[in-house]
Amino acid sequence: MKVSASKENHLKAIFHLQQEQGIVTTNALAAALKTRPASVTDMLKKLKDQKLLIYERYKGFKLNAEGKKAAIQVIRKHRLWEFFLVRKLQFGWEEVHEIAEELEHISSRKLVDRLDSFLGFPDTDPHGDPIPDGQGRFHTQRQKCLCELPLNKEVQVSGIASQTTEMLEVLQYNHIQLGTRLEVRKKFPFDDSLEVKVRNRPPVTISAQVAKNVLVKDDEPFAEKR
Amino acid sequence: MKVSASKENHLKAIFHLQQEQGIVTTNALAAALKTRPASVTDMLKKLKDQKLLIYERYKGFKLNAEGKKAAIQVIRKHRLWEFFLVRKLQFGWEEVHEIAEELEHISSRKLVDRLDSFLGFPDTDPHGDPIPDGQGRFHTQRQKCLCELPLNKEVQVSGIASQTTEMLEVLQYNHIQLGTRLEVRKKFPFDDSLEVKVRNRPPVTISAQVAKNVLVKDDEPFAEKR
DNA sequence: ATTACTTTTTAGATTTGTCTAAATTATATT
DNA sequence: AATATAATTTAGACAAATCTAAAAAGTAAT
Ligand SMILES: [Mn+2]
Ligand SMILES: [Mn+2]
Ligand SMILES: [Mn+2]
Ligand SMILES: [Mn+2]
Repeated sequence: MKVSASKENHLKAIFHLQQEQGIVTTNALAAALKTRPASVTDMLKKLKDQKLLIYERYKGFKLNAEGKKAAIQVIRKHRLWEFFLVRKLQFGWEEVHEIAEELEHISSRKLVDRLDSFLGFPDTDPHGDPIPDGQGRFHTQRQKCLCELPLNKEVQVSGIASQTTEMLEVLQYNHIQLGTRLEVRKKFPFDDSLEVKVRNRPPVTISAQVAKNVLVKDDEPFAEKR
Repeated sequence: MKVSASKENHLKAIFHLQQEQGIVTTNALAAALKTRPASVTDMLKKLKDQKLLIYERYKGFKLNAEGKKAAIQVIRKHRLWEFFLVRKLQFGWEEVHEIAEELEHISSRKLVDRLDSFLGFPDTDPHGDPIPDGQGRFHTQRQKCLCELPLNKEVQVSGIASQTTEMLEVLQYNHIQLGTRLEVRKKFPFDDSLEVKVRNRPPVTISAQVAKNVLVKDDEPFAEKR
């Protein structure tokens, strides 16, 4: 049974939504996919027929084991392509999502596995999200946001939660990017802004809003594997 | 105006057909695309509406300048991806066509150009076909088939016209592959078979049928550009 | 010029994925 | 419990791409 691009998009979105809530609702999915609730209902019937999810009308739905497996494969493809685009083709991390949204639907399994190998089996995509391996396993995200970090502990930036051009601008200005090593020196309770010391640079101050979107990890997220 | 994957496939097939005949027929296109004549007629109307081809009913058709440009971009994508698959992901040249048939429909122009650059601006795909550059220019095929080659001139294999598994088997057996340097030592007029000397190997004999499908060039078709 | 054959087009259906508007079911409020 | 509101589903429509079967146009042969 074939899974079309649209079905793959649905599976992926359902998977992400059910990470947070256990059960997914029609409206939430429609919003996530920028489609209409009626369209979602239509698709749900098809996915149910293909035995990829558990669904009873008016009662919400969630992926079954089979559906989860399929969703993870799409996510794997998406993130591997993003990694490829940034690492090999010199794209910026803010411009790869859209392209990967197309590339993730190329069907050859062999292609994905070869790509994975070519890239050196990376485990984190350019946004800091984990890349599932060939069996669908991936390390659970142990990223924290900058705002919930203890003082004076050096960490490495491993992801950016929301990457708008404006956000990027601030980070660029403060010399913060993926892989940057830094530590939090001070917290200002008044506005929750932080003094951040980037290694080899003078300290800078960033707002709570920005801090909330900077994700960090203890160990290297982006080790070169050439 | 968007050009769907199916439209791109049609454009590409028309382009190839009109290389040989100036004008293309409905049946020929249907055969090339493994679709039905009625479906071709349907698509022709759409392509005409999008001003990509010249078409009068019952009178055949051909691409206009606009259509040719679009077709060449698809061919460019197809061949660049094939090159990528063989060179970077270690695929065999006989298995890349199908995958490239999907990859060629990824729309980002920037992606194609970056890929081109990443690959070192190759000008020949793994089957010996020329890869159009960013402006749609490509060297006209100056490949010859082995059978029309002068004696004792060393050349390099630059393409295989028809690559079936059976054909591959013969070539593999005789240590002939893309890039192999060889020369024709003798021609047997009786059956037009050839004695071929592959560099650093004892001479072998190949049939006229095989020779007809081995394309060669004088200069390096596959120079490493790292 | 008729007739016979081939090629191409039209007419009408089908599948997939989407939509709007209306109906239904669930949930919340009095 | 009755009613209002929100969420979800159904009904019916549409666009894209394909198909089969039948009609129309072109070509060739007597
Ligand atoms: Mn997608
Ligand atoms: Mn990502
Ligand atoms: Mn294709
Ligand atoms: Mn090729």
